[in-house]
Amino acid sequence: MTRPVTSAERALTALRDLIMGGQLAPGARLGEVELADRLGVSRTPVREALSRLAAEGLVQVVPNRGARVATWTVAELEGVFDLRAVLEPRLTALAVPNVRPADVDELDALARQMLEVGSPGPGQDLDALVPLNRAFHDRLVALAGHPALAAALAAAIHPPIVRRNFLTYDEESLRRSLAHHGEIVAALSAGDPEWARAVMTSHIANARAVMVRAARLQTTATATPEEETA
Amino acid sequence: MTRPVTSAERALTALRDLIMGGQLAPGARLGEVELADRLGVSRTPVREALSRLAAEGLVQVVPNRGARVATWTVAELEGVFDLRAVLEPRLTALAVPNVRPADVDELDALARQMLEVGSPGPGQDLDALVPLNRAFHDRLVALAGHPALAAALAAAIHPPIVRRNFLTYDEESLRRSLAHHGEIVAALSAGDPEWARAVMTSHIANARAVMVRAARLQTTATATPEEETA
DNA sequence: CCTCGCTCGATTGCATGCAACGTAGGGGTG
DNA sequence: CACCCCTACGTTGCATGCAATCGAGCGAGG
Repeated sequence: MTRPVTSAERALTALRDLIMGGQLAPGARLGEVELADRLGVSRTPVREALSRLAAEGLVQVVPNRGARVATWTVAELEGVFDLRAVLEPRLTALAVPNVRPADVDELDALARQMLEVGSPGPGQDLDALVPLNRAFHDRLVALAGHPALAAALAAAIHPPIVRRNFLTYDEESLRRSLAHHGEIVAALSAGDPEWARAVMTSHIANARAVMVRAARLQTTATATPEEETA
Repeated sequence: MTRPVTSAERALTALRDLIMGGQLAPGARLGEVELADRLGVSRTPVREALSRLAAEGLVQVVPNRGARVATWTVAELEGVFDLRAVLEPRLTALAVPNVRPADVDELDALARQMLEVGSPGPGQDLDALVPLNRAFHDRLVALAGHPALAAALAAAIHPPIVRRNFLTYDEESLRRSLAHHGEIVAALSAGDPEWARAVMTSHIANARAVMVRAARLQTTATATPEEETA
């Protein structure tokens, strides 16, 4: 979207990417000076970024005790997907009347790209899926033209970090997920809100099953969320 | 809840109250030095507060051009109530199994107080309704035990500013609204999630009608959102 | 040996100073 | 007369310094 011009915004997006990308594990300490050095700015923009990330729910800040990457329980994760299961299908249905042919083409291109880099084989690149998936869903959010719903979704989704999604998908679930994207495009193209809603419902349910299973495994595997920074 | 201890938090809540209370009209300019003087702190905590309020959607910040109180259109306001109509009934139903007798008593007390200060007559004090109403709904949110839903709701509700709610209620709608609170308590006490959900749905629909009408009148009355600060 | 209190180091919170950007007004030119 | 540029002011963005707070480690007392 808009290129970050201020240092604070760069720090914000950089930190967000670092967290969403897994370089900063949940529970990891976020020292201001360390981050400032790492990002090549002073503490002020770092503080601002941390503040805003705290508002988004990605980090937890305790006064005089610093910031840590937010953690979440399996129950919270399930709650997030419950919510997505309510909001995203609605949003998708809302998008239908606003979709123009150019939008269909764009979404179709994204879906095809995801199919390309996501399909098993030599060209598989799961890391490339993350931005594509995000672009796809963001596009849908924009097409829905419903700022309040967008804000609610953003607030709900951020915490759980969607990143490990594609790294934890088993082959069958991933294939389903990729197929859903294409089917959503088809429903939009056909102008059928109920179809679109139904596919998105399936899409979220599928993702929910994968994520919850992965979270269960993770929490049982790593007893204590240690101070991993790298 | 937790008393704000840092200057930034005080500035945050002070600014939020100023905006929600109507002292800072939508579109009003928010100069850092002016606010700093007004709140008796330096610009740094003010900047932090503005940043977080921007993340909440209460103010809009444009780099190098300062912050203004966020404005919203009637369509956005309607969107917010659409969303509340989906989320709050669910939330209320979720709260039902978690409600303990003490909670019922507490909510009942709030509902009765609101009835007291809200009923027409010599003791009517509409300004007192705002914190009571907020306490009531916050209590419900807490009882639902669904952090993601709470976050989504908070993100969605903040922008439209609930304040003028009670100042714009006509007598009949206000009576209905106050009655709803009591009925919600009854539904919770009876342990009937469907009842609770239904009442909350009505509650939001009623509020929606009032707010949208008020917003229509307001926007047609004030052509341009002038630089009102007081 | 365990517990409590204290001091020191490290980190955060805030204020202030300086540089950069944006805006408004006036003068000059086409 | 209209338009453009250019200068000056006000404001924001960021860096840095200093005071306050927190936590760890150590020593004394029970």
